[in-house]
Amino acid sequence: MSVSKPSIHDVATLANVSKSLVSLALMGSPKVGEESRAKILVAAETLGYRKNAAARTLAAKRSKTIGVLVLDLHNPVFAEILDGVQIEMRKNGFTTMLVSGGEDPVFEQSDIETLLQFQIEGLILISHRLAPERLAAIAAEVPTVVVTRSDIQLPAMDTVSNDDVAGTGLAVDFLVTLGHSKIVCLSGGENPPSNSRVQGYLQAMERNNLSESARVVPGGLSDATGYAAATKALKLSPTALVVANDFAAMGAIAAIQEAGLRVPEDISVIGYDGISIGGLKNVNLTTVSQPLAELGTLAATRLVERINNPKEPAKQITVSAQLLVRGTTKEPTGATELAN
Amino acid sequence: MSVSKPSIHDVATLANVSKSLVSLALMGSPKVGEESRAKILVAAETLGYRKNAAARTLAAKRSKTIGVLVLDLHNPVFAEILDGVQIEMRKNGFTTMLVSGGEDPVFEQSDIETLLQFQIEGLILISHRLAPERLAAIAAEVPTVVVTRSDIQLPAMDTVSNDDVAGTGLAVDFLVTLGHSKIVCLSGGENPPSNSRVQGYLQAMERNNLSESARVVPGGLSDATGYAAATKALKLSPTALVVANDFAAMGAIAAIQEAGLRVPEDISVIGYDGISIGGLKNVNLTTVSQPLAELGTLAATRLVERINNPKEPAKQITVSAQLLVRGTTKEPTGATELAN
DNA sequence: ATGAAAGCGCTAACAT
DNA sequence: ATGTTAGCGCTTTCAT
Repeated sequence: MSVSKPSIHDVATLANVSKSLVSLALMGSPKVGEESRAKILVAAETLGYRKNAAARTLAAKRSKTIGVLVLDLHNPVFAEILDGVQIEMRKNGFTTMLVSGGEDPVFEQSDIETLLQFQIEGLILISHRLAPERLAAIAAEVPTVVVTRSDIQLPAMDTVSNDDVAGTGLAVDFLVTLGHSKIVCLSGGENPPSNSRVQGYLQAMERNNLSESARVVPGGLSDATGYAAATKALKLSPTALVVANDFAAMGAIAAIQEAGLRVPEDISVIGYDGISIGGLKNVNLTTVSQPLAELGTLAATRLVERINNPKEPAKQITVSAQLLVRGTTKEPTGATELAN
Repeated sequence: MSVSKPSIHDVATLANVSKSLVSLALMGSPKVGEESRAKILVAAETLGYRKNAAARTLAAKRSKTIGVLVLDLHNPVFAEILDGVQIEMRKNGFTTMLVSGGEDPVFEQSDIETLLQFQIEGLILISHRLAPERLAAIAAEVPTVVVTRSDIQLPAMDTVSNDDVAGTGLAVDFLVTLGHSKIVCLSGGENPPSNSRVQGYLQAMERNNLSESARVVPGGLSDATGYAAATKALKLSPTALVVANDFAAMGAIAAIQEAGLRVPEDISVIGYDGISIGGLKNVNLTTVSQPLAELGTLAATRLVERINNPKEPAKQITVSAQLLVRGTTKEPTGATELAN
């Protein structure tokens, strides 16, 4: 009687067969006799046998594991994407190893290093702040797909993201349809997706012949920065606000209400992301909704393809966002003068 | 020239030393000569050598890895706890393997199985829905610490949580101090932490001689359920609401405002958790704040202790929550009649 | 300070 | 259908 955990060898002994047969049986190979299979399964069960993943990885020279790096787990956007990834990976028989860098960007690099040491077969980056050359180096080592950022495109790296330019365009077009023209954009700060959203706003204003009245107020991606930006934006007497993301939009709404105005009667507000978490159902925010779980599923599917066929060239996958019209948008009620 | 990744053997050859010396050098052993160490480091660097974690785990018979199971990554409470865990584990030289069960409770069990296959040396459960007998079985296999739930206590399992009873008491006491007596509790549904919070409410009402006017309205942990519960609670004409968590409190505030009442002028609201995420800074919610990251740090520290000393008996660690007085509480303004 | 050798638990040819 | 053998890349005695 051994103190340590039972190995495949113990199972073989108890079942009176060879190690390799046990291995085959446990992998579900069809070339194992019914009788032996039964014996082996019983033996494994009675011993409380459990596969040793480290040994399997070493012997099989593949880990059946992929790594995921999430920049910020606090952001529900990323959590939802992750859901999609996990579900799809499970379907494909892969284990997902998740690490979240957190505060310090230095960890981001060392976390990837750790994943690589674990012999991951593929890597999914859900929002990152890696330099292009680092990305290139990583993608050269392991099939990599980046979710949420399409600004850096490398020949060996797949990309899955929503079309921020088109998405923001949807918001502007809708507001114009409602009759708005004093539409102000609250930016999300200096990061690639936010830049694209501003870009989408500007393009949409232009194609609606509203270039003249286009105004971008610098903001951020939290409700606090949204609040601050909206406060400034109010001086421009807008009838509608197109905001960088849902959190900032919530902040903007708070600022508007605090100024004694109503949403949407006095000012319409549109967010971006379509997060579904506590604090939003009652705000009932009109937003440009990204198919978040789908982004995750697509990334996972794509990664599995790349793992199974490494030669295949990388793809840039774009999914379209959808305007979710809810309670924070309405026709403008004339009145307000353009102070500018 | 080999196509596959360089192994310790390749490094040894290039550095003109033995495999074992390379191993020692890479582990930072002091009994490696300066000269050799330098040669080895250079060789490793030029080859782009990276340790194979699977091989290390197998040979060393320990993985230097711990597993974390998080029930719901969408909940910022858990994300914050996780931060604490990761930071502390990194300090101790452990890799953290994170899995999040997600929707289906069946996965919860299989995810733990996966972690165990990876030879984790310890397990942290951040909110789970495992039956006591399953927990016992797991704790028997690997040092385990449960965060956030103290209802199930097992001799072999550590527990780290905040004192929900005392925390809710803080909220009630504060309201009483302000002069409130019509204090209604919105419960968080049927789960251990929520039950404790209701318990804390009832006890505090009793010690303040308010048992008579104690009222618990069944609710939930999302803003939608908080909204619904608050709507019902308004019929009791309360001057203050003690709510199960921050999300539900936000929903409650929305319901109050929609009913034409103001927070805190007409009704005070206190949440629980102290989440710091987008949508809260403007609500400026008075809340009972748990030291979330600290819960994670404590859990990690405790787990490392248990790993290093498996014989040590399990502990039940409780940290106290803190009342964070912000903008949603105020003295009652007389007026409102108790309809009940 | 360094090397030789054994072996961790498994998979994967290759027999039979 | 089943057994034999040879490693996977590393750590770890044990010599030297």
